[in-house]
Amino acid sequence: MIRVRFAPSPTGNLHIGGARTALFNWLYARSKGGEFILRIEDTDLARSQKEYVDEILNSLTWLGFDWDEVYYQSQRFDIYREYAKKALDAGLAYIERSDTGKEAVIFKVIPQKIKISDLIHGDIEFDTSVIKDQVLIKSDGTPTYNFACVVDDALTDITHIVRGDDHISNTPKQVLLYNALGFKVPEFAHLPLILAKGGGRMSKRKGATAITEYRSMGYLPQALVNFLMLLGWSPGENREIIELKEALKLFDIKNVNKTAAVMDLDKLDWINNQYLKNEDPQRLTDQVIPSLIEKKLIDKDSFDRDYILSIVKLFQARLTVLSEFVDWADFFFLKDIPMDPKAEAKYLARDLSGEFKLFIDKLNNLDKFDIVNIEDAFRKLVAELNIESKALIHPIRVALTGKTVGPGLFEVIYHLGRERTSERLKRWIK
RNA sequence: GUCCCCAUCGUCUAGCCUGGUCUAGGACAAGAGCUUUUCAAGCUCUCGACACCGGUUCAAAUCCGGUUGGGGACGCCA
Repeated sequence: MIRVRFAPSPTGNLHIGGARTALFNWLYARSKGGEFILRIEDTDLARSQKEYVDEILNSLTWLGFDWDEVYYQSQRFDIYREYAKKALDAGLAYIERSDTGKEAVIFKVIPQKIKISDLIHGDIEFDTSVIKDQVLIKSDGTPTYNFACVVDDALTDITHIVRGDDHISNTPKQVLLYNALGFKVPEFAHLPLILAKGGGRMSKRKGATAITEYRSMGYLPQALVNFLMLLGWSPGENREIIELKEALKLFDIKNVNKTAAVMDLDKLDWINNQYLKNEDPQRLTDQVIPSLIEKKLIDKDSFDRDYILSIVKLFQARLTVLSEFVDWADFFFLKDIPMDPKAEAKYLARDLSGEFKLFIDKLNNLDKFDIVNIEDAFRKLVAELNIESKALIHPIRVALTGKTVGPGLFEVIYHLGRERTSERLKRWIK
């Protein structure tokens, strides 16, 4: 049984890099019928926070990952001390006393060659003579990362360690500990790192955006996962859009790249639009309602869900991120629409009172107020006036929406309704 | 500085393991066009890469060595 773990430290939010590591761990385990374990590395009591634990678990769930077990290192200090004592008793470690009288347990590193066979990189060899003796238990009694990590991985029967390339240099230190403590050394798979746009490590300043931020920006979890998946792995056959379920069938850790990848948000945008286009509009409606309420475009207690749904359908294919919706569709919900000054100057500077008046009359005379009839009425009008369609389409759009861009004009008119359409047009009749 | 990892279009990648089918394929971005009522979407086309040097070989993007470049690690952080 394959058992992998994702071991975040709750000293910050789950960000892109962590999510990708979690994704590959999850993919590897679940594609092989194995188990995915979560371990919260909260040994640094001062910096670890409960809110971050919650945030990390929420983000993982939002992305679609489930786990079988959770461990908290802060609850396992006794275990680490026990193993430190074993190392001490076996003469593998020694005690170092600081000036203040505090004691730390230090592991003796014996010079030797360590070879690991990485699932992604192949053989890697290290010479431990360049490694200093390693602290096992700090003078405050807490374990160090490498020590707690090895003890936990061994005791929780982790068979494969899938983590970032930045841990390669920790590997020989850990192998030394596995051997010293009599544990079986697991398999390793070091994933290529995700680099920031301009190159270099990701940081808060350079693209290490929290998953929750992508969520609030309006990215769909499936899109984000799809994007992350393509960073270092390819499903083959030139596939770009692939969901988790299908990736499960195709995933093989041996096909993961060795090369670090640079984040390209343009591609994320494209993928998100692909998912948005195919997403169930009902679900998008549910997601959009809270922000409509928040922006006071609809009233919390009395809104027409079906109407919102129809508007969502109108914008669905043109959205890059869902959060754009409230800005693009505001005119469907507001009484006083914000007017883009440039649009007004360009299309409504000329007096169109006559044209608008005639159009309102035509709309009022329609037996059936639907998109086909609206368009028909409009086409007849421009034919009668002997003008180009666009000479009137653009001004009408600006008058109705306050913007130069948006869905097709006749759909806009239909969804706005006869009343609001003529009302907004009348404002420009002198 | 020491150790380690990596190297195909601007970006993500296919191909590399098992040399010839590669005048190197796809996607994003960019540019052009079609459509047209704007913006998207869609469709068509264009631009664009095997880092460099040497070796092995009849033949190298693919194998080997070096150079250069990029990245990572060297904490009583994780």
